[in-house]
Amino acid sequence: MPRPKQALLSRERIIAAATALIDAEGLAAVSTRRLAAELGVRGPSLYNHFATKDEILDAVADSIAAQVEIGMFATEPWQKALKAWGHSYRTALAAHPNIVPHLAQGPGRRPGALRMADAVYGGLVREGWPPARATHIGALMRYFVAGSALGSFARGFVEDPTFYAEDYPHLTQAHRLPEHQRSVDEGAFTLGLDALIDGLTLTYDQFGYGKNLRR
Amino acid sequence: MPRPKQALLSRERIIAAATALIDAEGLAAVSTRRLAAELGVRGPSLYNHFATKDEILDAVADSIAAQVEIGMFATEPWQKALKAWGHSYRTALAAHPNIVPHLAQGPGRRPGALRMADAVYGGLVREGWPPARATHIGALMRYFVAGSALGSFARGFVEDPTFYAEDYPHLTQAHRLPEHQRSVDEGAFTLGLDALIDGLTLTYDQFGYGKNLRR
DNA sequence: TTTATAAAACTAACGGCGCTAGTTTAATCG
DNA sequence: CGATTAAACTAGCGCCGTTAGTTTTATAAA
Repeated sequence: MPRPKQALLSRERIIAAATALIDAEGLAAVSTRRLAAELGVRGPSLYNHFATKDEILDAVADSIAAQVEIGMFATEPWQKALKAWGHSYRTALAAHPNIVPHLAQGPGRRPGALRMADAVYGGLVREGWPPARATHIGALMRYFVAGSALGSFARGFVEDPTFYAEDYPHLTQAHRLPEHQRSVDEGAFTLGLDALIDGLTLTYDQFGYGKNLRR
Repeated sequence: MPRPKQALLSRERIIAAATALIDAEGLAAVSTRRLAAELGVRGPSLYNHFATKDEILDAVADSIAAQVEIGMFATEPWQKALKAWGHSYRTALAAHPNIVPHLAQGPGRRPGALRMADAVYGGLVREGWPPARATHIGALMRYFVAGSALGSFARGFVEDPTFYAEDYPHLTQAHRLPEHQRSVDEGAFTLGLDALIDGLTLTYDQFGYGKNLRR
């Protein structure tokens, strides 16, 4: 088949199909031939739209980062903004855990990830955090969110109830974690995010970072 | 070459060579042929010692998890233990960031990771944390540590000083992050870990979890 | 309107991949 | 001592990312 009258592919269609395939079968299932087959074409046709397979994964990662809400940093106090952003960020990443290792390599030149970094840093500095600390907070939030989306804690344990008894005396109930996966992972994330913000508030108040703000 | 008088390979030698290769050139550089070449043999010989390439990666991951110190949970107050463990855990993982995505899939049946989970959970419960909360704390700590080791925050930014000016008004200094990589990443991790523990201490005190302990 | 160029699909093929089967020889067990 | 197991090997399967070159269509230039 030579060039068709209506293009079969577009960057958007490729990104959507790659995202679906990554979610359904993991990063390892994404080959150019397989992805092309999902789109009804042959493998090399993808190279008319992306230079490499890695560029496709970059585009998938950025389309996910672009879905994270960041407007709250322009309007809300930093604690409220950080909490809302953290939940939005985690929701976006946890919906696509298989791409997280790729996404966590940093923003690079991807506009979605860069707009997020810009909004977070700008919002924290506006609220009185020293620039170096604002950088640290942006970093540690990415650590926490990426780590929580990377792999479910609860699903990491074996479901065989007899497996732990002998060698791991405190893990006798660990086989029950997978069946409560969502509540364990969300409970852990919420506990951690709240603790982080409480702990940062102690520092913020202790050093009086908020005392020169007009509100 | 048929069976040699002295075996050329062992599980330990393979794990060591795989770790070195992963650290030096990344997960993608590890092919059975390449790894075998580093060991002076041909690819298929590895299958006399491991059933699949994935089992090799599992063994690498567990040898790293086994290096994390966990003795403090038997002797120290939970805050001090959590802080020391967090730093030891991060040190071990950050030395091998390329294997973190594999490691963060959970302990599975790997003894090193399971001993760690057992010690952490047991220590927290002994200090009065309710079992569900102890699980959450183990989980959120893994989130934070794995996320921090997964990808350097500071190295994720482009070094070109003109790149950010136009579109990202708050990131005008971001091009300087990579040159301060270690201090930024360690500063962010320490700030976050301290904040987490401070925040958890508020909860611990508020609910009086420590009030029935004999010390 | 004609002509030139660029775009988007294709086929064929290269070297590398994980892994299996079958072979050879040495070590070990009964 | 004979039988079995272990540890290296070679050959090869089907899949991988990517490149080169082909064909046809859409678009831009003259």
